[in-house]
Amino acid sequence: MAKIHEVAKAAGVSISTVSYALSGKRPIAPDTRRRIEEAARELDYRPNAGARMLAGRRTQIFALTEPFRADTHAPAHMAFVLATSIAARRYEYDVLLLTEEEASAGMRRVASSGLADAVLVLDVAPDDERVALARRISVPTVFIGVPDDHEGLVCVDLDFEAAAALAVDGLAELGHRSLGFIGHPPAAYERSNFPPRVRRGFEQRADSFGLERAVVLPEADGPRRTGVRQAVRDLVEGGATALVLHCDDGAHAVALDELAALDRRVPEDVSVVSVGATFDTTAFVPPIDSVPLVPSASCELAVELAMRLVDGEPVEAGVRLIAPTSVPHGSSAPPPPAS
Amino acid sequence: MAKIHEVAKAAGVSISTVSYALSGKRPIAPDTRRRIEEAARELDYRPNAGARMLAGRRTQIFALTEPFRADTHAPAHMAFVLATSIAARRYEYDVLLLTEEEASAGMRRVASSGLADAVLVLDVAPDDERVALARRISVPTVFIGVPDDHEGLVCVDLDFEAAAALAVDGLAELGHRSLGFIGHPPAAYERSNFPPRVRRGFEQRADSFGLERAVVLPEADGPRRTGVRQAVRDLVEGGATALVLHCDDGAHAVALDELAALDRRVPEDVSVVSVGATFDTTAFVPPIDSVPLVPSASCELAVELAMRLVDGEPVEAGVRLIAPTSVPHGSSAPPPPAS
DNA sequence: TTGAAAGCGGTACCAC
DNA sequence: GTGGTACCGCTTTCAA
Repeated sequence: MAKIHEVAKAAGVSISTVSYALSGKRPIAPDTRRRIEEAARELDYRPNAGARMLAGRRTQIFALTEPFRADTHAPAHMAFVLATSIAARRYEYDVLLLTEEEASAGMRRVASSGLADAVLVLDVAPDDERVALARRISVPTVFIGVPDDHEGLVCVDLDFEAAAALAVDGLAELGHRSLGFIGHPPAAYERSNFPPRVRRGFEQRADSFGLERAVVLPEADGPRRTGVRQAVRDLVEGGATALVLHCDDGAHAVALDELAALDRRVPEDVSVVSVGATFDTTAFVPPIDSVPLVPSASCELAVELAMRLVDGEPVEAGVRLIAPTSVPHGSSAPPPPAS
Repeated sequence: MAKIHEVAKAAGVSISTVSYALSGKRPIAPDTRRRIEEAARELDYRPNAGARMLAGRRTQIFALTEPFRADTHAPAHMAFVLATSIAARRYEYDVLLLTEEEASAGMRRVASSGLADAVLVLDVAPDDERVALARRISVPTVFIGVPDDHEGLVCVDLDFEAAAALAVDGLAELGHRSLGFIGHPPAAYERSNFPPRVRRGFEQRADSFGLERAVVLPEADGPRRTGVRQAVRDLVEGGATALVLHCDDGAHAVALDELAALDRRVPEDVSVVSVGATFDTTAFVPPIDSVPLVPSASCELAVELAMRLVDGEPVEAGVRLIAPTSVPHGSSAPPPPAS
């Protein structure tokens, strides 16, 4: 833990010159700069975090609130935490993790102690209590997800409605006239902000094409996933020639398994498209077409906005929706000729 | 972001009195203390984090290094991150998350900038590069997991060998003479530190009882888990009357499914015991006996040790193994009479 | 029981 | 292009 004055002495310059040379905030003679950098490297010098926060009015820390509730889908959430952390490092920022009840209380604490320069909000609920908090604290806050009441907030998210619509577009173009939708368990539609948006996108686009459609939201009924199996049977027997999936990877696997059990080939008999998946849909047999949710896309934008806010640049409040992309893998095809 | 001097003025005392009253580091007249606390509450005062770090030589932050590799099992890792964060909050500590390559570079950075008072290491590999780092940096470090070379380190972990042995004990007592073991994919035995320990505990205890035993480490072969299914068939047809599982929850579900498909009842025909699970084994049908891995147990101990190190109290290096507990749920019974 | 003031280790303004 | 130094807001010694 070398200190700046040791570096200064080693380089034969003043403290302020070291500070400026290392921060690049004012021009330094090439030779001087070289000596300073060398000394700093030799001593493994890094500015003391506390001192920097105090003097520089910058903590270089983002607080990330992610409730990590017991019932949350771990892999997806972890992907967002990871993506945020990577994006933050690009700006030399570290991430302080606020979990559980601390996701809220911690936000308040971090704000009034000046521990973080900005707050990033993950796993946003429709009626998220962090919305009110964000409005009260003086620390810039960016939501990754869109709460119902987002007046005056800065929000970033995949355009889930467009994503579902995109999936419907592809299937309609292939000639499908009857679509099935398998969603998350019903509870997810209260707890999270995006499942309703996917469902809405599916329904509205299907309606606009005049397609038949059916939606099933199977309960999370234990590892056997009988709900999902039943959903597949019902939809297929109900005449659906294509399935749009917005559910976890386990449900995907089970759905495909059930299709196989019903002796329906993908995509010859039934087309399958996944919407909003954070996992790799090519791992399935067969690989599944996807309109994915890409954590890095949302998180990078969120971090960029946070940085702008920290830098005092003007950022207008509002929802930034990221345009979805369709990634085909061969799991959709024209419907079989009507029998 | 009220400052201490505003609180002092509001309470009609000096700055130092406020500091002492709030930290409790010296006796304060009850009346004075009351006025100070009230003023602090009214102003929503919290000491500035940077100033506190600088003056107090304490950051109140633990760095948590967790590589979060793409191939890691998210739910289990998330459980540890969460448990650590909760344990840390008990001591008024926050958690700074270091992921990916940053798990190593970040450790160095955090150490030499004095951003954290201690480092907690998760997802420990047998030949973890963070071991060497831990020895070089001056910041106290605690491993949650046991690397091969742990000379001089402070490590905390479940006693995985004892956990597996405990499972074997129970089955042996019931009269089982032939046990099957289904483990993680082979790669996990290189990457993580504990799978080999579970396997060793199983084998050694089985041998000490003179039991027949067979170990299968099914590949992670996609969502269909044919490897797991095959493993179950092989073991059961090979004569095993009980299965010890040390694998993810999906593999548990598949194994039970396969037993059902083979028409073997649990526990009448085959007993099943899970070792080292972080998930809820009562969610299966039937509920499965478990010798669980409890994240909070490891993390709380690790945090306690970290606090002792931070406080300068003597902590002797070495591995602390947490004794396993067996939680029966009715999935083991005496083997069926030999046919 | 309380207060004054010297740091903690940087940043950035003001001079030169 | 470089150096001196006044803060940043708190903790803690020293004095009273």
